[in-house]
Amino acid sequence: MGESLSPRARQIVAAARDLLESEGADALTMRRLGERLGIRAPSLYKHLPNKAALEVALIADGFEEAAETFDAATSAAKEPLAALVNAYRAFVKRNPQLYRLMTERPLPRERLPAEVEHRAAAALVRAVGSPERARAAFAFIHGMVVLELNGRFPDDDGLEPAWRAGLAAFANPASIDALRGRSRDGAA
Amino acid sequence: MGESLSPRARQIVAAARDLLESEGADALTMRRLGERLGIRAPSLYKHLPNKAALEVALIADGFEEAAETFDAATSAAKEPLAALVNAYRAFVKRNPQLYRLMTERPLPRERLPAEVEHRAAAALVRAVGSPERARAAFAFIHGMVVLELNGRFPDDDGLEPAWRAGLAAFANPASIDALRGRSRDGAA
DNA sequence: GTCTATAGTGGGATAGAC
DNA sequence: GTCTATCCCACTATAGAC
Repeated sequence: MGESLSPRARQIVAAARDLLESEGADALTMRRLGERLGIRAPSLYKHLPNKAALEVALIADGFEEAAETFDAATSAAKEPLAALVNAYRAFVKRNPQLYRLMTERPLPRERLPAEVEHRAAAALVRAVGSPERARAAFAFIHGMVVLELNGRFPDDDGLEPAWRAGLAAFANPASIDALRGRSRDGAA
Repeated sequence: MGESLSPRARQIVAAARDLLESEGADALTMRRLGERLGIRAPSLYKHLPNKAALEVALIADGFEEAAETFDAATSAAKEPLAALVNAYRAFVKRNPQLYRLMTERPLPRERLPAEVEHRAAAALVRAVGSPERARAAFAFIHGMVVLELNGRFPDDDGLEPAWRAGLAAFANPASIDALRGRSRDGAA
């Protein structure tokens, strides 16, 4: 993945990420990217074959970072789902435009490093216990962050209660008991 | 809303919707739209001030239709939440690109008919009983449909179980309200 | 590795004739 | 209400010199 890029290409991808986050997806053009780097747009093509490759690199980096932070947040957590949600929200808050890029279109899976998507999802499956519950929980989490990102919850006051409601709904029984301060032993 | 548009403008918006759904957002250009109607692009500006107005009209129509179908589906339903989810999924399946247009960016609320957004959301609030539960359920539903739309659930086999898991989670007040009002590090 | 020059495409929008 | 002609913009990408 990113390791297959030259050092100069890595610099370009880093600049692209800055540009993306600071000015949005529409501003991510080869001209503007060249500007940021103090070179002309055509020079970029000596380091990256085309713009699609640049976007793939951004997406791949995003998944790798997400997977790492999710793993780190949940590995030793007493409440893995809550910890994951915190890490997830933090990632989106740090990288809102990148998150959009990662999720708004079908993934170019064949051009991404193998397993990068699966690794990012693994922490969630671990946290909720089963793939179908993970899918449902993922939908809730993704829905919450994109709706917030898109200003679909005008009154931010209602946000935290909604997160609590969803967390409680998707926590497995043992987790609910843990949150209540009960023993897990009796959980089915 | 749409009623403030001339009949010809209404025809244009209808053609735009066809174009949007059949070829995607990138194909929705004034030139291509003119093609569909058998006229030149500049002629469109006699009926609509600019492209943004066209998109606003599309979004407004989408919300009106959604509100109507959601109302119709839930008004006499024994299981309002399940009925709403069915209607919601059907709307997205019929209008995937329009749904994207309606949800992927911050809403130009000041340019939409008043209450149109609220009306579309009202059925869900009725179905789940409280605004915060509605928000959480909305996030789940929206997350599910966009992730499906974006091919994020590669194996479609897992889709229906995920819907069932989510529905069950949000239909069970006990699980949702378990932590209601309680501050959690995982949520707050 | 960067440059200039440029091709090629496509977009939104306006002016003014008919 | 539609046309032609046109402007101005921006983009990706290539060729070839340095």
